[in-house]
Amino acid sequence: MYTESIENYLKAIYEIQKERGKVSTNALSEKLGVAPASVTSMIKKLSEKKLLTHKRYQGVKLTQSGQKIALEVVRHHRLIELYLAEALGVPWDQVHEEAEKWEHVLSEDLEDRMDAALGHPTRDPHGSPIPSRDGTIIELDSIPLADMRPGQHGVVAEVSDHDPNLLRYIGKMGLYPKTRVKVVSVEPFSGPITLKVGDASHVLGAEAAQYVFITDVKGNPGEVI
Amino acid sequence: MYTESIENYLKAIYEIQKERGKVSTNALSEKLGVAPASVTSMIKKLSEKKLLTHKRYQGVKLTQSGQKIALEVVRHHRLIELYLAEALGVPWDQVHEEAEKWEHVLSEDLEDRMDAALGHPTRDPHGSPIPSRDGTIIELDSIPLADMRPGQHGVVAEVSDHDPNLLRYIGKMGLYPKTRVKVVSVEPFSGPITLKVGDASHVLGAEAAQYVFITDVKGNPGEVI
DNA sequence: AAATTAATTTAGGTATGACTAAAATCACTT
DNA sequence: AAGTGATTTTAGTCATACCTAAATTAATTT
Repeated sequence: MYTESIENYLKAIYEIQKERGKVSTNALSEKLGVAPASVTSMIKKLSEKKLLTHKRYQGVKLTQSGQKIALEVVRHHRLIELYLAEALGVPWDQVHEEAEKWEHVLSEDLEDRMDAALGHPTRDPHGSPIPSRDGTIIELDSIPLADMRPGQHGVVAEVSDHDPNLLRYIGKMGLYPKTRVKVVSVEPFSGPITLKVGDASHVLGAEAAQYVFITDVKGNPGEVI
Repeated sequence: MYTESIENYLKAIYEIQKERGKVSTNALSEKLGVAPASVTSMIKKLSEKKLLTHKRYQGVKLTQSGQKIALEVVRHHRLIELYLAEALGVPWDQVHEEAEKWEHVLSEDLEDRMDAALGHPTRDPHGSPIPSRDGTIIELDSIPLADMRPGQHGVVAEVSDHDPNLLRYIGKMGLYPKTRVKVVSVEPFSGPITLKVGDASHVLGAEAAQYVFITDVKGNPGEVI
């Protein structure tokens, strides 16, 4: 078994790799809230353990075994998030923080029990895919709500869970995964977006719209006014 | 918040205090699986934090605040044990090990949610009392099954959870908390005990009988044959 | 091509919580 | 009262994972 710290590094690397492609020392430092120098020495250790490859000044890349462990941690994290939401009614803006602690102490046996209790789910409360036990993960292809044009509609696929305030804000207008949305108008200069969620109309700030991902986008794209 | 290590020491001290009265360095060393010297230095630290008092070569005693924390950890532990058994169907011989890890990462919020989901329970799966949030704990007074005489009957109050094998053994004859038992005969020289559990008859080894505690003991005590 | 700035690494330290080996103290026995 | 053995403490180390400050390398500007 690996230390909690190692698990956190691997997960962070996996997530940065997915979001931005390249994984730099600084990016890790920021994501993990530790000094860059600390990242460098941990990278050295993980590299010795063959969990990642590292080219000096060039960033890191997970090896097969590194990715396998990262995905196990991600699976734990997301299963726990869903379990907490479903079984214990924890609001979706709080599940992430709890899961950050639980993910490191979940045994395989309990993972299986939670998985079964939830009916082998594929998405966590924010819409992120839950990797299967063998490390398969199916990403929906989606675009940020911020990139949609007036007249287009689609379905919420995923919402970033990095900020509880954002989640509460988004939750207030019902933008949960699987919800249908239609873009009514978009203000220019990255202005707010007006949209329809069911019968209700909402105005969403441009920054928040960066963090809501929409799939199944259809409709004639109109002009940004 | 205190470290996991500190929480473990406080819980161990609490438990030894309850079982044997005096809490020696060696007893702690053995219970925690660390060297006696390590215990000595941790005692020094806990003493500085006013979580316990220590007389050199004489053992330790929890202070009020030390006991409060110990009982919080015990509450976490036992609530989790019960939750795992009830909500996820974890067998009673496995809940202890899982709870050892979970107890340190349970937030107060989740504690409340589990507590509510379980209907504010008072006993864990082994029959041990779950301290209330304010640190009240109600111990049943009970005697070891090993001390019962033929003809006596009573109700299983509690079973020691220190050994999964013991729990499986005891579980096989249905000696769960709240089960009625009647002692049929007792062999001399700490020999096996024959008992009735419901309609079934079982023979229990003397050592195991040390770890099963019976309450509400009644009936004419006969001779040990 | 040199200079500036940003990113990364090296060097040297710290706190935690373990360890071993040796010394001190206590509790008994004779 | 002295000696023996068990218990406890002291002293000195070690690994993990973090830190700051300084040095190095890379990338960008002039």
